[in-house]
Amino acid sequence: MPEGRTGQGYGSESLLFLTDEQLRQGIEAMFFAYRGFTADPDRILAEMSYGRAHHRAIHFINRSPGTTVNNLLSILGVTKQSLNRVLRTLIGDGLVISKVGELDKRERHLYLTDQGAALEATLSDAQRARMRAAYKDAGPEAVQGFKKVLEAMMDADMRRAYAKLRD
Amino acid sequence: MPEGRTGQGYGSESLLFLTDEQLRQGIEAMFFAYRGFTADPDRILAEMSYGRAHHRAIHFINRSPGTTVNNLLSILGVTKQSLNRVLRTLIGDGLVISKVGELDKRERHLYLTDQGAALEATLSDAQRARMRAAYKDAGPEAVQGFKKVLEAMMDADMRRAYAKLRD
DNA sequence: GAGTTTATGTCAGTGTTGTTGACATTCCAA
DNA sequence: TTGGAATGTCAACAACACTGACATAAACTC
Repeated sequence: MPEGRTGQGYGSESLLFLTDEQLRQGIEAMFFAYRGFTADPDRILAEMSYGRAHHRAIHFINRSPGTTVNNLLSILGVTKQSLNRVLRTLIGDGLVISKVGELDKRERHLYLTDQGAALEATLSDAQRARMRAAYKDAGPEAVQGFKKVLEAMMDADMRRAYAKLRD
Repeated sequence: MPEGRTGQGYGSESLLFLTDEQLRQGIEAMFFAYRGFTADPDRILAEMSYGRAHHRAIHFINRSPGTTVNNLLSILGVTKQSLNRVLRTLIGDGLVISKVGELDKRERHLYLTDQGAALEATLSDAQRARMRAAYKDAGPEAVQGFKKVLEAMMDADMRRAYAKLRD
């Protein structure tokens, strides 16, 4: 069983010795912060009986218009059946359209409709506002550290997906 | 509708102007990182047909032995019915014990059994290992920024709960 | 002491979101 | 051209959140 140092007196300037206490604080910060991170979109979505899964689909379709279902699948990390249920309601409600691929007719390319783009804007405005406030509160020098740790926390395949989206 | 700057050329050293692109990167980093954050415990829990809800309960009972149900409720931010379902299985499986309060007999004080503590150790060892690796990767100077932004992202009540746990 | 509030637990029902299994369609390669 | 791989859809089920209603016991108030 791995054990960190339990003593005191080590600040973040210590490279090698991270106390269990420091690590635990990071873990709990992550837990509470994620709740805040999703709180605003959750509120908006609840009013229209959508959930987080709808938000995620809308977000990444907006990021990569024309993406295929399979593509979206690998980004979201869920089963195709789970994604399909969400897409079905979004398509049914006229927020997303699905076009059969021209080269490969098995593929479906996904796009937001105007209505879908409007919801996306509402959701991401709320989430950006919170992120902007957090960045301001924490100070601009904190932003790089924040992103660095998060990126280091991802599994390799997520890091790839994350990096790909930055292009 | 709030709109960030869409131009380029502003690094994190710019205090006031955060581009939508910077904010979006933070949002997506948060999304992918949280998956990594929970991946290891999720794997362990799945083998014993427990879920994240069990992990959270075990974690915070370990942090504050003897905490009451109500206390736990406000930290976890779920309904009592939802928490009760989880606690019932944990108590039934002998991982948690519930003691009637001495001062106030309405209250139930929660403790981990040896078996519960063993599972908690397994789960938090895995999660700490990932956090330690992420901190090392990102560099020690990143840790403060990471925690600062996360804390700033919390709602006020979560920030209180988080701060309280640090005592 | 009667009535109210607090803390906890339970039952029933519902919704979102994940899962697996089965299946249809399309493409491609042997 | 036939069989397998890729892609997507439908159905059923499980986990875990929610609301609402109700029960019990203890504590508090007047």
